[in-house]
Amino acid sequence: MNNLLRYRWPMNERAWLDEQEMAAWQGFLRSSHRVAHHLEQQLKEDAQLSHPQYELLVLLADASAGAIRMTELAEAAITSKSGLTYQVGQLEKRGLVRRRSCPTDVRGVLAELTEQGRQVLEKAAPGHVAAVRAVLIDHLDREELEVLARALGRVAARPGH
Amino acid sequence: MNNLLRYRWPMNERAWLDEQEMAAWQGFLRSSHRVAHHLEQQLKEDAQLSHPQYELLVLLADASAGAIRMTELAEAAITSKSGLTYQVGQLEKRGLVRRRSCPTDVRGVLAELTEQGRQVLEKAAPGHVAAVRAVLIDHLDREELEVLARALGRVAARPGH
DNA sequence: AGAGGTTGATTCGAATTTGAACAACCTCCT
DNA sequence: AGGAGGTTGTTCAAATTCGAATCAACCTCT
Repeated sequence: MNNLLRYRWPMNERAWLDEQEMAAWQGFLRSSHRVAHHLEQQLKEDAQLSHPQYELLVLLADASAGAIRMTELAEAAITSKSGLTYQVGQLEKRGLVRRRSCPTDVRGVLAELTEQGRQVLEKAAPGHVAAVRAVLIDHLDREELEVLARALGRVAARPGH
Repeated sequence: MNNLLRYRWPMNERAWLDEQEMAAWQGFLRSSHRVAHHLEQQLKEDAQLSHPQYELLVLLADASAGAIRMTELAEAAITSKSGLTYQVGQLEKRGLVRRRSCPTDVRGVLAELTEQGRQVLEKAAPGHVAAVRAVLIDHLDREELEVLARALGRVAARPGH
């Protein structure tokens, strides 16, 4: 991965984080918590949605075919399959999402946005974007945005697992 | 990411995120999930600790006075007060943490690490650090580390709230 | 002293998350 | 055709989270 770093810092030093590494790690950890908390509050307040629920609506809205298989949805969101079953159930209760059976696989279930779900999402989106700006984007300049996109994109990509 | 929604609000650019902003946001969000999940697994596997529990042990170990008030601990960790009560209860059950009453305030409760708690933390720490490296630090070069530390430190700082 | 407001920590109930277990099904290989 | 082996989505119990309510103790001000 980073051979230069590995070379310059002997193995026993790698058991800890130097000052810069620690600062990056702490910043990452705390900013994650802060952002998550802020978005959770804003969405609950303004749209009666949890962040996981909002993300599900977005994924469904983006679905090119108009509907997605549950498993695919669970992977795109970050939750477990059972967690998805629960949340889709919640959204279905509120009429924002509909389940259909899959034509090609009797076991399969397709989830799709209802018209009402689309409306709720469209109404919630601007406030959500504003919250993302307020808590994250607006604190970063262009160079930082570029580095974050590149570096964290790499971290988010799944080389393993 | 969401072409439908982007298309619907092209007028006010601040109502949506441009490509770079979106890339940074998505990277941030997904890497957060990925890192959280990885650490949760590793700690559970290697030390039978959740990440919140590990963080509590670290905070207690760092406490200069050897003990911290519950409220102070709740603010330093990211959980609510009731969440802290629960987790300290769990750690106390396992003998890793002890509660003492506060000398200066009868209502107050001080939490401190037990000897066993210190040992568990010391045994768990190297594996945790390795996991942090594996999932985050090793994917970043020095310049990125520096930018992350600066930028995310700013985001994590609490100008409001 | 003591009324009124604040703070510290816990308890409680509701909501959510997870992994394991499960039944039904699909795929592929022979 | 016959399975072996993997997949799909749900259900279940257990663990965790949060906020509101609670209750005692504290502080301030007169």
